[in-house]
Amino acid sequence: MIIFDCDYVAMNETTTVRLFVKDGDECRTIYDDSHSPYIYAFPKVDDAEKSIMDIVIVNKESIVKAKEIEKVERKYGKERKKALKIYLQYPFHVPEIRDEIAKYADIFEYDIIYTRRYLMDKGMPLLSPLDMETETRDGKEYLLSFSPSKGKPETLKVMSLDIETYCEHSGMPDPKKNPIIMISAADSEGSHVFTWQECPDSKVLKNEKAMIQSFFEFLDASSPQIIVTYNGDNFDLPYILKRCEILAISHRFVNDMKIKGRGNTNTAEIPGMVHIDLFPIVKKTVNISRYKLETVYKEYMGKDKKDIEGSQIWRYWDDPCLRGELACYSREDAIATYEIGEQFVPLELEMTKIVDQRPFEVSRASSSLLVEMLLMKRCQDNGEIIPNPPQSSVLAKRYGDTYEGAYVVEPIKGVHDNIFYFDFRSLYPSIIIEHNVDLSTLDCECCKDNVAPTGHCFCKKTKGFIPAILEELLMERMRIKDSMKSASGMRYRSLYSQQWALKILANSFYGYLGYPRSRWYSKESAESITAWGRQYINDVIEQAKGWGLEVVYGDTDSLFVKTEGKDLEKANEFLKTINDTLPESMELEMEGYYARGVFVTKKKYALIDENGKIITKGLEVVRRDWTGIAKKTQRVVLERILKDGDIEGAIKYVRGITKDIREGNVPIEDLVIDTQLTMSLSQYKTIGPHVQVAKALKERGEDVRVGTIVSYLVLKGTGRIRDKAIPADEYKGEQLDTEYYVKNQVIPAVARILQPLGFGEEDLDNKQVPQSNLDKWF
DNA sequence: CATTATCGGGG
DNA sequence: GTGTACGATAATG
Repeated sequence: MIIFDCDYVAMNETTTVRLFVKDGDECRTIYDDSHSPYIYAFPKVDDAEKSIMDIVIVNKESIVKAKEIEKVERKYGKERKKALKIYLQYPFHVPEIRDEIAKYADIFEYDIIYTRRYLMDKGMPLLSPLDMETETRDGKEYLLSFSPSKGKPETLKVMSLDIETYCEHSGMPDPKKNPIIMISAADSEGSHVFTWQECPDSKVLKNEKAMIQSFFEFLDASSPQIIVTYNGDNFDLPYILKRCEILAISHRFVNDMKIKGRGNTNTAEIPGMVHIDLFPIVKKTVNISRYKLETVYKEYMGKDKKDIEGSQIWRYWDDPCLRGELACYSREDAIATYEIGEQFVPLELEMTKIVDQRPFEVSRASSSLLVEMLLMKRCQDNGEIIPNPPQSSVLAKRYGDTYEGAYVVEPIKGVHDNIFYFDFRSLYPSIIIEHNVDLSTLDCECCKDNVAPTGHCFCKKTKGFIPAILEELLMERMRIKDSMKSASGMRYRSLYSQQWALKILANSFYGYLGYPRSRWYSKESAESITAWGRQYINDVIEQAKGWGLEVVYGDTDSLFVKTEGKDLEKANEFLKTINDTLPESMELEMEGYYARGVFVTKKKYALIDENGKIITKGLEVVRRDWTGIAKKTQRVVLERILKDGDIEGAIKYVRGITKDIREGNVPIEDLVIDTQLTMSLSQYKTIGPHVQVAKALKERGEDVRVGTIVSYLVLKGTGRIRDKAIPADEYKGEQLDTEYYVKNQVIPAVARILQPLGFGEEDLDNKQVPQSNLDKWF
């Protein structure tokens, strides 16, 4: 059997952990009340212990919070000190008493989420086969002991989930008013659509309530351990919850669902079921133009699916002839979500096994937090106190810390052909290990032969905490890569995910050292790593020159070089030679070949591969609150540059568009600006154009509320933009503020690409005389 | 200049 | 819930 999740209940003076286990085809809950919350206190005044007793044993209301105070010795840094380990009844007692205790003692481990605390302390492995000994008390199964099992690994059942809602107005649907009209689900067996109006290829129920209940029955029968969604944290799950409240539907899926956070930072959690929202995972893992479900399915998976614009869904539902298409779209959403899950869930589960924390948390954690989960566990295993996170004053200071980054080469601005992209990422882990970079080794008195270009030295006498862990991770990765050579099928895929997870984790240590919220923050270490990195990379650059390769751009973890024609052979030879000269643990990798690229400034570039696929970095492309003409012009400019290598053509195109705007040759819908209201009208301190227009709409009797998308146009006139803005649907052919559209929309959208290349407003605006040396073209 | 507000994903 | 976002950009004041 395996544990795939856990939570806890605090009642009857005991904190009881619930372990959700899968045992063959059966899932059940095993309880454990053998562990209590606690914090550590290092006394700093004489009567500390007595004072603490007063706080925790009997507070003002004579409520007993502490179960026991144990005297222990713990390592903190290089010291070994006496500490009080204060066991408490419930996790929420910790924030209640910690500030009081802090007056008499230095407190530690006071902010560790209880389930994390439990898993670390018990050394409880998640998702690994276990044998468990249990006993039954009060009809519940309680854990006595567990041990690793040689049994077969369990496979978790995954189901995807997606809803469609009815919403006639602009903006997003409101669960208080707009019903769910379809629920789709997909798993390894197939896909299902639930709905409540006559519709082909669907299970048709009599109303919304019956539909949701029918879906829940299906969910119970199918009983997946993992639910995957696309943005389910912020949309589908909270929406289902709200509808169930309104429709008085009771089911464990919604009764126990917890929505945490607010706005677009929600998480939606269901006890005993692992909800994995794929949207944040895809966003942090792959670089694509946008992260809409359709885009991910196309650009990452290489597959097409039907798309219906959100604002049109209600029309498809109202029209019996179109309803089947809507069901098809909904089904495809669920299938796409499931298939994207097939790509990413295995990675998350491997990461779960490495850090031994809940998959729900692991799947939502940044890479820095994953590193921290691992370090906390290892720290504890070493018998050391876990360092506290920075307090807000320290944090503010750290956010202000700047250190010389890792820029290696400023980009050679402009368009370049035949670009090979080399990746240095594995260099940083190697530097950390090689130079023993760690807080515990920083600036010793003895090792003056291991000095970074920053002047900081790192002691080589004993292996540092972080280098030791990193070395283990990299060795494990090598072992797995080795096993992959003789593996195939499922086994190969599993190994692949394992080594991928290890790679992500290993590559995150450098970032973690410079991450302001880090418990093991070390600016000196981080800047020493980049400084050493620059040495190695500069050396590579020098060698590249010797090969006749031009380095177009280099940043923290990447290097772009240009060849004559597509000289793959030369690039590979170069790579091999470099890797022969680098220390064994360091490796330069070739990540890709691009037919053409445009480099604008550091961190801003765009590349096109041989299939015409464009990749951009730092050149944010499309935003809803840009006009259509600005988006379109930017897209065409990028295409002209990358597909045709034609900057002059791109500039001519922009000048043409500015002319079209002035002459009224741009369709009005391309000039409409859509902006969403995020507050009620009275709350605005500064009145932007969309707020002004929203007020006018309200005067007119329109339903204006939070979430409404206001569409407006800017008319000719003087003064602030808001004074010239009118609702788009009131436009009757008046003169538009063409200067606004040229100067505030189109030119800024392309200037972020063209300005750094030396083309200013005067080159891009047809009313002005080109100033650049390209004026001969006009 | 500083401050305030919006974008993303989802329908 | 022993915790919570962020980085970039545009308009107003």
